[in-house]
Order: sequence, then C-alpha cells, then structure tokens
Amino acid sequence: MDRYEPQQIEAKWQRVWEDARAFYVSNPDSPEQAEREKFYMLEMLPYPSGNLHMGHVLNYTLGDVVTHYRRRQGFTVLRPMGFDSFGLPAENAAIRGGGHPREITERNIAAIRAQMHRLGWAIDWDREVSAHQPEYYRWTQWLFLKFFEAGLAYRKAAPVNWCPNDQTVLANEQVIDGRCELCGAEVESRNLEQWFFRITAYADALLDDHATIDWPERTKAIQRNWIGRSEGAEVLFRVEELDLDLPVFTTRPDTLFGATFMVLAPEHPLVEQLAAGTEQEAAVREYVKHTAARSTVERETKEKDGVFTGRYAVNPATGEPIPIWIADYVLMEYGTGAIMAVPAHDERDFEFAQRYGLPVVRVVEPAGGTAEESEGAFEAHTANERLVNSGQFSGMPAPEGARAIVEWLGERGRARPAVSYRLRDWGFSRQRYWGCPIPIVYCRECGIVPVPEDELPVLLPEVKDYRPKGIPPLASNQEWLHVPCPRCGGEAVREAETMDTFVDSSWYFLRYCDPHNDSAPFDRAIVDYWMPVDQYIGGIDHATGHLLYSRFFVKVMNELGFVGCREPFAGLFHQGWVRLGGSKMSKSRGNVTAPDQLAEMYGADAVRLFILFMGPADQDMEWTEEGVEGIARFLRRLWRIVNEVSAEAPRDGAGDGPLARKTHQTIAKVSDDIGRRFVFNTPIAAVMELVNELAPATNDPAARQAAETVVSLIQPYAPHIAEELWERLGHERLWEQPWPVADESLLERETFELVIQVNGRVRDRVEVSADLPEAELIERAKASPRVQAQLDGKEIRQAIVVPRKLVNFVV
RNA sequence: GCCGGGGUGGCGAAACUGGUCAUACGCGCCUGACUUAAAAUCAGGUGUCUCCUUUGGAGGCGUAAGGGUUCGAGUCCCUUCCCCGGCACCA
Repeated sequence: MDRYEPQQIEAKWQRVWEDARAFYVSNPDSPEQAEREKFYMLEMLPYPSGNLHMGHVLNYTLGDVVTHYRRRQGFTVLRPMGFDSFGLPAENAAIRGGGHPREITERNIAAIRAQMHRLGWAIDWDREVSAHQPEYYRWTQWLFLKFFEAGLAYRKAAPVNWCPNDQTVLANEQVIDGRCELCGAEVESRNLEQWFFRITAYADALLDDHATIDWPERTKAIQRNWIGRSEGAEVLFRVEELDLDLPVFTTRPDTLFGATFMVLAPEHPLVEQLAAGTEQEAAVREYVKHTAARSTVERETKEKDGVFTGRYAVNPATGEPIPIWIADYVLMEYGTGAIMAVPAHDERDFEFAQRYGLPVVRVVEPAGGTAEESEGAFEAHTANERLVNSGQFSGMPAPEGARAIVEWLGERGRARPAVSYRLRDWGFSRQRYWGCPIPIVYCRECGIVPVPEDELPVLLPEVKDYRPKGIPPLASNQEWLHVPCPRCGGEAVREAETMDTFVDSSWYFLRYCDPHNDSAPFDRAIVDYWMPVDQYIGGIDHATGHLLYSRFFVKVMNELGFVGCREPFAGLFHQGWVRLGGSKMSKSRGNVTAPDQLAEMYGADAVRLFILFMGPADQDMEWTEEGVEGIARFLRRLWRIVNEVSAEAPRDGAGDGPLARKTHQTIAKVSDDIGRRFVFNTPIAAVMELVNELAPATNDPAARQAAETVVSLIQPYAPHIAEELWERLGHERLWEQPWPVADESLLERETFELVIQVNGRVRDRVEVSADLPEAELIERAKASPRVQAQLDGKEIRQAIVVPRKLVNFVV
C-alpha cells in the first residue's frame, strides 16, 4: 500500500474539481430550472489583508461543510466568494510607501485566493467580486443615487470623531476607548457636514422583522439594544419672555411635577438666543466654547457641570417657572437635545442638582406604603409606584399617571406620546482615499447635483499623496476635482469624500447572484431566485454594523422594487473567536498563525478537520497546535484501513451485525448534528468511533459498507482524502453522490441494555428483548443477583419503569 | 453598573427534550510489541478514595460552592463565587 501523501492527492483532486467545474452553479434560465431547490450559503467576505488566519479558516471551513452537505442532499447550492477590498489598511500601507493601494490590494487578493484554493474550499469562483473594481463600485454609486433620489441619502452637519493627529474623520469602530486606533491620539468631537443614510426611518421595520428571521437570540438582542426604542412623551416647556416653546423627550411623563429645572445640550440651536441679553450671556458662551474643545473621553468621564442661561421656562404641569441650564451631559443627538430634569428620581439630574443647589421634589413613592419623608433625597424608581405631590394625579399608579398627564397636557397641545431611538442615521462619508467615490457634484448655481447615471462610474482618481490633511486626498487632484455642472454646465467641484466600506458590503450578496451584469447591479428575477441567503456565517462583532446596514439596504431596495425580499439573511450563525494568548486573532494584533505552514506540514484536510474538531464552532477557542498530530494520525489510520478494506473486504453483504448497526447509527448522528443541531465537532468524533470499530473488523461482512460510509461522511470535512479513497473503493465523483441515509430498521434495536437502579443508583445492567412488557422487565430486574444484594431484606416501595431504558426500585 | 456567554479528568472537550457505573472522541502521560536505536505504527492502561477471600472484585465520593425540586440532576429552581466578551451620562 502506498503512503498517504496529502500534498499529492490534494493537488490532484483540486485539479479534478476545477476541470469538472464541480462547484460552479448556473442561474436558472428556464422555468424548470427555477423549480430547483436552492440553497444560498454565504460567509462574510474577507478584508484582503494579505493572509488568512485561523479565524478565516474556521469561518470558511464551516461554510464548506454546509455547502457539501446541502449539495449532496440535492440542493442547488450557491457558494460565492469575494473581497471587501476598499479600506484603510491598504491606504495606510500606501502612506508608508508600499505602493499604490490598488497594487497592494490586488497583490493581497491574489495571495488570499491562492490560500483559499490550497484549502480546497468549494467556491464558485466565476462569481468573485471585489469592492474596489469599477465594475462593482459603479453599481455601489448607482445605488447611492437611488437612495439619494428617494431622500434616504442626505447631507447635514453632525458631530463626528475627529483625530487631531491624522487630520481625519474616524469611523466609530476605529475609535478604541476614545482614542484613535492608528495613532493613539484622543479623539475629538467635531461638527462637520457629512453624508448620512436615513436608517432611522427604518428603526421599527428593523425591529419588527426580527420575527421573520432565524437568528441567534443574542444577536437580535444586541440590535434591539442598539436601536434602543423608548416610548414616552414629548412635552413643551414655554419660555414666555422669548415667545418660544422648548420640546423635551421623556420616558417618565409621570414625574413631570418633579421637573425643577431644564437642561439643554450645549449644541442646542436655541442656546444663543436664550442667553442673549441676560447677565449669563458671557458665561454661556464660555461654557459652549469649552465643551467644544473637550474630548469625547473627558466629556463622558468628568463630573457633571453646566451653566445657567439666565432664562426660565414654565413647567406645564405646575405652572411654576424653572431655570434653564445647559450642560454637556445632555446629548444633542438624542431626543430633542433638551431634558426636563427630575432630580428626585434621576441619578444624573440629582448629581447636577446637588452640585448647583437646585431644588429636589419627590413625586413618586413605592406603592407599598409611604416611605418616610425623604424630601431632598434621590429615590430610585421601583416596580410599583404611585404619584405624590402631583396635583389631581396624586395617588395614581405611575403608568396610569403617565398616560393621564400626557392626555391632560395634550388637550392644550402641550404634550403628545412620542417614541425616541438610540439609533442614529448612518454617517458614511470618509475623508479618505481608498474607497468608493460619492457621485455628487457641488455647483455654485444648482447646489448638490447627482452625477448622471450614464456617467458612472466616477473613477477613483490618481493622487500624489494619500495622507489625509484635513481635506480629503481626492481633493488634491485639481484636474479631477473641477468639472462642469451636469445640470447647468457652470463651474462645479466633485464630492471628494469616499464612502464607508460598509456601503460596499451592504449589497455584495446581491451582486454575487448576477455578478457580470453590466446594465444593472443585478437582474431582479435572478436575485429573487437565490435570495435570501439561507445560511450566513460570520463574526458577531458585525451585529450592529454590517448586519444592520445590510438589512436596511435590502429593505430600501425592496421598497424601490429592486428585490422581492425584505431581509437579506434568513439564517445566521456566528463562529467563535480563535484566540491566541487571550486576544482575538487579527492582522492588527500581529498574532496570526498562517494556515499555510500547517497545510504544508499536515495537508489541507488535516487543517480543516483540526479547526472544527477543537471545540464547538460557536464558542471562542484558544489556538494551539497541540492535537493536530492526532488528526494527522486519524487520517493516516483512515487511509490504511480503507485501503485494506478495499483490497480484502468481501464485496457483498452488510447484514445487521454490530458493525452494520454502528454504521447506520453514525449516519444518523452525523446528519442530525450537521443538519439540525449545527454542531461540527461531534460528527468527527462519531466518525472516529466508527473507524475504531472498523479497524479490527476489516473482514466483517459489513466492513466495506462501513468504510464507504466513513469516507462519505467525512467528505464535507476532508474532501480530498475522501475523494481519493472513494476512488480506491471503486467509485467516482463522491462530491455529487447523495448524502447517505440511515436505515431505520438498523437503528431500532431488538434488544437493549436494561439499566437497573436501586434508589436511583445503577446496580446492574442486563440485555433484554425490546418488546418485553413492564411487569416482565421488573421481574428480570429483580432476578439480578447484584440487585438482590442491594434489595436484601428491604421492602420495594415503588418500581419506576422507563420503557427501553431502565427500571428503578425505590426501597 | 447593565446585558450576554461560560465554569465537567493533566489538556481540548462529550453527554442534544432530567434516565445506561458522567468524562464519548482526541491530546498528553504510563506499560508492552516491533526496531541496533529512534520515529512511525500496533495492543493495553489512565477521575479519586476505601475495603476485600487482591491475575480480579465490592463500595464511598466526584460535573465552581451551597441549598432545593425529583424515584433519579452536569442537565430544572434559588443563593453565592470566579472567568471571558459587549455596552455604558440615550433622559
């Protein structure tokens, strides 16, 4: 028998699959084909950082197992791959002098593609797309224009993360603990004109449609949290002197009688008007200026401070004037940017009131009975409260009081029920080079003008220096920047900012369906055939980013009539982190184990098996190469035994002996684990068990069937060795063989091992026929000498019989 | 602080709806076979304590800790401890 040479057979079969176009799949082009049962298997596309790490290997091997399993179950499986190829790392490499970001990126893509081929993943490479290719980003731009026309992409001034060192806007995910991910400088908040997608208009749809998708509960919880829907009321506070109304949002309108002052965010547009002409004017201006200079970290960690505006508003419930303050613990981005402060029942307001000596009025108390007079103290909310000190509403339970007060003020137009969200609109402009240009022109006469569709793509221009210097790098190319206005022909400049890369990845799964379409982003009929993605696999770190954005994009595209589905990902699974020394593997941490070396040493099949055998795929795992030897040993053992069986084992028969039964039990176990439970480590153990039983029984009449089953079941994990052994067993093209089905009659046992317990402790086990009645089982149990010894002289008070399992005597 | 995930052998982990001496499968370790030797391979052993008429057998204790429900709990309930991750002035 020849030796197991993984490198050799892996190269051989990868060539065979490629020649046979084994994993390429066509779009339906006839009604019959459209009837095929489809399965869209997708893993989050990689950022081409240069090398795959074990986290990628886990992610894509999981997808690969599912792909093979579903294919062999008869589904037409779409399993594409692409690259999230715009983004900062390539640009930073370019800044360091590594060449053009495009060259760096394409070099990296080539390297990763080669690694992916080496691992033998079943991918339809004809559908590969990369975000940075003009054929792709042309349609990213086209979609932007559609969103813009629909009023869902707009410009506004908003606070953004600004790195004073790199002179650029940073995405939230580039800010770690208030510092720039790249240079470590403290991030400032700056008010800049930015592009936004109106994702907040879809907040309720994003929440409600959770009911329609099969996602992990915790991922939905994270999104719910992030969207942060709060129900409450908007209440108007009157400023008589200036003849204006200040709206506030509150979730506790029942505490309105306890509102003893108001607080506005320093950025509130009315701050200046309020303070004007009061003796506080200078102090207010000073505070606003001071706040603007504060870093985000400082603003969030310092003790609360603020300043009186010199104005008073009328509490609409009490009719009393209350002072209006400004303080930066109130955020302009949430609610109305102004609050009614109820220091008796809100910790933050209390802290503020203490510091500035503002009055504290208690307006709710626990329903159980009167807590002793605690005037002037903070009192946390409790489950059952009723109103006090609240005029005609005193005595009401809090929720009822809230409704009544809103209704009462509503009659005079001073309050209405309102909903507020934590979710903000998605700011997607980046003052960076390596991203998708935003197809917009600013004209002196016409203002914001979209680039006409037939002029797309707006190609990313060449620039001399990628370094951001406060203005986007694209703006440094004067020739590119200045264009005639598409509308009036007058002088105009291009938008020089680029899009967040999350825009690119919000629709790539649609492009895969129809990747070569050059007259539209995709054909709706084709997309409607494949979508939604049946199984999506990727990290949970994208819960509030990519996964939320993609859901938003699909909802908009659905409403614009581009796609039939309302949700992109029907099923979702998160693989755990592969850690090294406690932190997750990533290029930026430099703790990457390249799978290449491992594949070189042990073969791709060993790497694939090993990463899935390490533990449950959805749990984090600490990377160690200890144990990979065991997998290599298993493969050699498999090789030897199957070769032996192929040469020696009898050709016919299988019978219903122990090996035949074990074979069918293993089929049932593996199918259930992959198909229903979505666990991937235990099937490997189950196949190992079967191999262990087969090893000493290669002459068993069931040996050949057992060997074939082992090879067939391990194929999704280790497709190369499986294919080779399948051939040696005298068969062809395992990749398209139907998935084995367990023979039910061999799963049902005629006899079973009856467990006999005394007081819940196992005392003996006897082999009995499966069809014995309960009474007979009890008799058999009593007959056991070991049980006799335990029962000795004691009285049996009860006998519990679990059919086909056990008898338990209670004495 | 809040939310989520965990805590089982020297290690990675099994035990899926409470029911077969809990620890499958693999790693590591120990013993033996093969070998000049090593590697590889193969066979066997491997929670812990106690006892016995000791090539074998019997029993006690063991799933972070304590309590509860149950004929029976790693699995369900309560309390506590520890580890990991995420969010954190959102009115």
